[in-house]
Amino acid sequence: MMLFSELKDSDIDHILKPINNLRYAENALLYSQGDQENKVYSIRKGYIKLIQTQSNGSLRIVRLLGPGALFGIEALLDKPHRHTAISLQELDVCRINTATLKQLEREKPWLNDKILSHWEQHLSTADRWISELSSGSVRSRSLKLLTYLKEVETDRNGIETNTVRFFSHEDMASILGTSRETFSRTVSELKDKGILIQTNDKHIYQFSLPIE
Amino acid sequence: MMLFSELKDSDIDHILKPINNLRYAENALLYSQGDQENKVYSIRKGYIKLIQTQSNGSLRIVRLLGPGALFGIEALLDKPHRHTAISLQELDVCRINTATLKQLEREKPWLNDKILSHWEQHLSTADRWISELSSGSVRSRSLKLLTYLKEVETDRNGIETNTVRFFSHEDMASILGTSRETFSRTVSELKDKGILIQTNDKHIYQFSLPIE
DNA sequence: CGACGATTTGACAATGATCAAGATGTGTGG
DNA sequence: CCACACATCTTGATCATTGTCAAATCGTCG
Repeated sequence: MMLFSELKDSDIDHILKPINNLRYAENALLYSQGDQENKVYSIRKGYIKLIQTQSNGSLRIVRLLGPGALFGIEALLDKPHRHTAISLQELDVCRINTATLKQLEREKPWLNDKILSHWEQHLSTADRWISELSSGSVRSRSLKLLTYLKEVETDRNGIETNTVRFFSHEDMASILGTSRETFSRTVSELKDKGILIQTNDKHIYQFSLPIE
Repeated sequence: MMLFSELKDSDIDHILKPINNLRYAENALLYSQGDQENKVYSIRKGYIKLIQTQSNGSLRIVRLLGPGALFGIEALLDKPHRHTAISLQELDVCRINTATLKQLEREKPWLNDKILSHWEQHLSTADRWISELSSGSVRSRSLKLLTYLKEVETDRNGIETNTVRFFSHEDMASILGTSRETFSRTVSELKDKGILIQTNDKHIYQFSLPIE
């Protein structure tokens, strides 16, 4: 899915270069909800969260994105960003002006389909967020989240792992739309029942699922 | 947003015609999650719901779509349908084979952008579903849902109305991810407080919001 | 009218939020 | 390398919200 991996340098050389490779520290702000910057981002390394803020001030993480993901794509339709984007780790992204990307699209029509499938990827994830991570008890949602993170971990290193890397409880809770405390209790319960086993690296858990 | 409204008959005449205008009764099944039919739909009249079923059997309505909406678009990427689509009222849709639509896109490139903005529309609604309709107490979510339906009502007839048409409580509850009973109680509470007033048509409520 | 489905209400149990306190981890500077 | 300060996570206690089961009411349609 990496967007530009199939482009040769020669494909890009002639373009006036508003393509930047950027590195952000953990917890850096890439853009804020409402910003209109006409740039889209592609992740090379690291993870980010997309947060949506309501008028009353409450926050919710609506997406978690890792290597290969394309985000900020609403800019392609000249819309302001619908989310606030924040890095979860040291992050390398490639940032490109929408004008440039559109020019590239005209020259390489296959890029078009590629972007479309990123869009569909977002939509499919969003639907999953609704039906799996926002429906039912915190317990079942937590399990869904863990399997989701396991998948992420799995296709991150190609192999079927059986481990989950936790983000902060604060973030995990905000993904599920619950409180830190309730999430913590749920994890404790799963540990007690032997479904989760903490490894040396405190942020990594091992899974002994029969899932669900 | 109506997809084909700008096409003349002459634009379409030369095409082998796998475009159908279909009418469905209330509560009709258009397609089921998992079906692969390579067709997309555009709504002329009426509303539908998109439902996602989890492996454990639980259901959640993830989208509500009305006149002008384009749905089933995952078919454009040759994917099976991610949802089950069911009409909420008597429904008129236009159904078109993806092959045909792709051909039209090649001939009329502006169609491309139009489809893209439908995609973005879905994504934006999905994000709202997560942050507004799936976060917080049932009370606040219910209010968000009512304002959402008011908006729908409003741009349905162009005028700023102050009324909401209810779907069945079962459906409203499934939009919010709560139980019929809890939703019913919430509505009762809003009626008691004078925020909602039932009209002669029992399905239509009047709103005396300070929304917030 | 009568029957069926939808909605409302009640009672109770289960789940989750919140506030507070303690424990554990992490990073920094000495 | 240790010690302290700060952040994060855990746990407890309590209260509010929500789910569930059951019964009653309302509405609609034949």
